[in-house]
Amino acid sequence: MLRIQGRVRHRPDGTVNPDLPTGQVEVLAQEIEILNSSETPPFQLDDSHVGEDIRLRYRYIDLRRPIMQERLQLRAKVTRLLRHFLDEQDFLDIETPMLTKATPEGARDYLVPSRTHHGQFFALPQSPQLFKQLLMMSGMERYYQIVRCFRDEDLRADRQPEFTQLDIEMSFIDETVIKNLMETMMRHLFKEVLNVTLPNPFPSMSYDEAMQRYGSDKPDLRVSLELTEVSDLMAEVEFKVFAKPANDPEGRVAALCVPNGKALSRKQIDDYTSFVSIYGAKGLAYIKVNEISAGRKGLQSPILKFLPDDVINAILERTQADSGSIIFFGADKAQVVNEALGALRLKIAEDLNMVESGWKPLWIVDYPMFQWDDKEKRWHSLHHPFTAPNVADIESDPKACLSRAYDMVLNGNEIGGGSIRIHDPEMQSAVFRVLGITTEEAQEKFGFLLDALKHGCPPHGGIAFGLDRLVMLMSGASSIRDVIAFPKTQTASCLLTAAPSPASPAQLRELHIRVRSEKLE
RNA sequence: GGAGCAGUAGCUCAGCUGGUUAGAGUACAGCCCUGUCACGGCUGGGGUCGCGGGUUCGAUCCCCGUCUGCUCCGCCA
Repeated sequence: MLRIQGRVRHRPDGTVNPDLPTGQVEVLAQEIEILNSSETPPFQLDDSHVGEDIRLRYRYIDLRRPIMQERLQLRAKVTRLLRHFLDEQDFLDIETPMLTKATPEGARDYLVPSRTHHGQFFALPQSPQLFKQLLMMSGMERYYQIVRCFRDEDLRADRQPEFTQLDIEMSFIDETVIKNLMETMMRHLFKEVLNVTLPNPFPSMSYDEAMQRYGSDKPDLRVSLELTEVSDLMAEVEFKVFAKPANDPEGRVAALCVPNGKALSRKQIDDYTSFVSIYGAKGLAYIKVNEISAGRKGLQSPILKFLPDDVINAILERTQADSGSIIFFGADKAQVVNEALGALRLKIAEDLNMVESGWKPLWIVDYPMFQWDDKEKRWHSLHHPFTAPNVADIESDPKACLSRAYDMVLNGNEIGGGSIRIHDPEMQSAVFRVLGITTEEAQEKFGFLLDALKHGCPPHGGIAFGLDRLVMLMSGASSIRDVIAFPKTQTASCLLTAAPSPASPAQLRELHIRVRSEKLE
């Protein structure tokens, strides 16, 4: 590291280099000071193919690279604009505790042992959800916070154990008010940061429609491929693989027609078959359309012999297949079909270069309030247990009940999720009952919320955005690790600091903790 | 908890059907050149082939286990 004092001057004739940003000038040094020397760096800064483990081990050097500087600058610009926007709209930035109470529902908590309370633990917040609701009860009508959240679950390219959320809550509002405001905020953000004009308004789609058409509750609208419902056509066919799920109320038979997909090789189709098996699909039937006008003779498929002419014609018509198309089929429980074909849709679009460029935001609404967990034999909240239902009676038919939740989806990523909350203590108790949380348990875990609701709670609702994901998308990074200064690896360790690490016996004694050896587990 | 890919020089990688001296580029060090800017030329040092075990006359290569990184499923209300 050098400090050079001198005179900037034009380069002499013949030494100008137009390929360099500074190729016109040079510095005539008058004084040079060595501020600090450096060891040979572990990797070269101009090498863009360095392994991520090396980059993370020497993150302070990795962050010197221009691409990383730009990403963190973009992140700062995003948070600055979001804060500015919300400040202008009279939102109040309020901090909530990091040391708080464990929650029974939801993700695994990070626990922090209490020194002053023998055998008791704090939890790090999975989100400030309940605190922001309490703030609404306190009359803080508009709240926001850019806040760290913690979830002790396994990591992904877009999931870190600690991540940052833009958390927002408002009183005396309904879905329309907050969704409109959040759209305005996002349009402003994209205009200012990327000079991108997002649609006005954002399209909105029901959860049900999204699952039907895209097999996903976060559809990527840059891909025009859609699933086609064919359950009704398959109810009578002899092919049991199709007929059984077609007649199962929980089942589904759907088709995915890929124009120009006929060129796919046997090997590629086999690869797709094993790809969908990841999601539980037992196979991947297909029909290649060689010549649409030739009827059955123009088709090529192992399952053709099981399907009568009228069914085949109906499939071709409904999927709008043409010569050169390939039609894939999923037949199983609806959940398996949706996940398998939904993922296949994106995979094929990527492989065949069918992803449009640009930005496609949308809202997903009308979520089911509850989902039946067959393993645990109980209802789960699809969103969270503080989400308001859109009906007064949720207990007679939980399955049919929709919630007042809304998710913002951008290019196939869930970037924000929120809802109108429950502000009536009786309704909150009813939700706990459906979820199988006893009165005693509800009182123990959420008593403070139920008590607060009794003291006059305004109708309220809010939303939380995944800031890391948003910045990842805006910067074109493929992992949120690339927009976080010091991220963790997939096993949730920090290669830079070598955290986590064992605690000293003295620390453990102070916390009343004894570590069991792994053999005893 | 599960599936897949990867692990060889500081870094990025190659290494054939298992064969005796494990290579390249780059980086690094020394020397030469001195209007160069991805400089150039010469020379040189640098390896626990992730780790442990097995098969074999012989293992970087095959097998088993294990650790680490990445992608994904489960999980993430």
